[in-house]
Amino acid sequence: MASPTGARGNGRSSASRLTSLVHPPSLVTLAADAIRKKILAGEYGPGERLLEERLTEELAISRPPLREALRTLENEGLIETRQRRGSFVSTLTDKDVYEILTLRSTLERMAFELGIPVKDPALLGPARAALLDMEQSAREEDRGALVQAGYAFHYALVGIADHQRLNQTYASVQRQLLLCMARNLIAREMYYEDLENHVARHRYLLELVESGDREAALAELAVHGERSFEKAAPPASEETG
Amino acid sequence: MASPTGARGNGRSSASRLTSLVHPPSLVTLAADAIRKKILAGEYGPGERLLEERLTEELAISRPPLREALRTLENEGLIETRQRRGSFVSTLTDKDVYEILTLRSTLERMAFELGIPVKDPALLGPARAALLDMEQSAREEDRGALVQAGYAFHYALVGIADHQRLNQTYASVQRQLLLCMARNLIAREMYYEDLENHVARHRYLLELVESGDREAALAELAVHGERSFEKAAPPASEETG
DNA sequence: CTATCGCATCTTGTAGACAAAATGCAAGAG
DNA sequence: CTCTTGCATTTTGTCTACAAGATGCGATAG
Repeated sequence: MASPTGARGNGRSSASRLTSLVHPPSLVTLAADAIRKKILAGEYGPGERLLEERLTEELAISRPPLREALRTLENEGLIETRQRRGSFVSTLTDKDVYEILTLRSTLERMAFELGIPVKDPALLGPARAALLDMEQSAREEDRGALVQAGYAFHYALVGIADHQRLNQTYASVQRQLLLCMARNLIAREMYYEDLENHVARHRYLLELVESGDREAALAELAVHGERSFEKAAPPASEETG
Repeated sequence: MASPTGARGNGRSSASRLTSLVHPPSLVTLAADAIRKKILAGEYGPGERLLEERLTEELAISRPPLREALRTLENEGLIETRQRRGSFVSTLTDKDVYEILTLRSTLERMAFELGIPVKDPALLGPARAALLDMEQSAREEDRGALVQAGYAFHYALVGIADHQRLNQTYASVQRQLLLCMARNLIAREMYYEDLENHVARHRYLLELVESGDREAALAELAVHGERSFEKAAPPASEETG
């Protein structure tokens, strides 16, 4: 710490969006990003206990910033913290998956209802960029990258509403959806679908959005997410832990 | 601080919902509740800087739990934290109000779409109880209590969907709406509306929900919240800070 | 008189240490 | 042999202290 070599600033690799343009990201942000990544990568299994001491030595930070990071992840729904018991990676039940999928669908519809017709053409930029990523991933037959680009595409689509809280809520839901996928809790038929067809559906959706036909876009969105839904268990009034 | 007079266990007065049945609430929870209450009560004004040291002496706790509480409030949208600058009470722009109201509307519609017809009659209990509270408040002409009961009623209505994430998100939005009200950012005509009429509208809405007629309930919900909306500025593509 | 630079103060970010509570195991009684 | 009870260990909750960065004021030069 005494060395002025800036050992603090090691983690400028995947720093958060805009925070790090001038500021070195705080250890809290760094820790939250790192733990979130590990959870979504499946490195920490469902229900696994997250020992603070272990995490501190893994991340080479001390407990206060770690605890703040855990508090953030708790609010994101990725971990659950029980009094005097510690933090655990969230275990998702069928009902949780149902909740995540229904909430996602509602938020996407909301974005379309508020954002179509698109007021500022610049709002479409991210979606177009994400679609390009999808097309390239499809050409390279990189299914992992395709899935990732698909998520970015959906997030960008929600962005057309120019609605910060919607964006934030949607991002949170999407993270939990990634948690589902890490657990193989969702039928990932997209993985085995024809890649070109997959991209084509997204391209068509974007074209409808661009056309300004709100109802048509909403209709396509409904069938767009349908396959994910039919695999998800309906409420069933049970909480299969 | 050196005095062992048990200054630790003072705040067992208004502990959180279920946490405190056996567990003494953590200082983090206590601090978050206390600060949230003060913010919503208007004690801390918009944009006001929240000095950690000052808060620690006000709440008689030390900085680590306070910082965790602030992190929670940040995720709730009640405060904003800037790197190395500290925490500030959120300043709501017209666009923020628009976002809060539209999101609230969407979430309520979602609750109706998923929750009507009501599957388990017990889910209606809280709404009925809240309506009774509203009726009593109206009889006593206690407008403050009526408003509060109205919020509880809406929250209970959302509860019919039996959707944890929806409940949680809605609660967060509702808190921000309370922040709007504390700032007089929303036309509170409900305050000056005929009390009986106000309660009657809510009673009618609940009756429609109970009847199982989803479309009718949704239609009534649309006009129910309409008055709040017409006062809220449309996006206007400006961010009046 | 005004603008700019430098310093002092304040505030946040982080670290390490102590106390309290929960868990698991072991020992003893039934 | 099984259940209960007590203790030791582990882990969380909290506190105090130190370091780094930001803000505001004052002094100085133009």
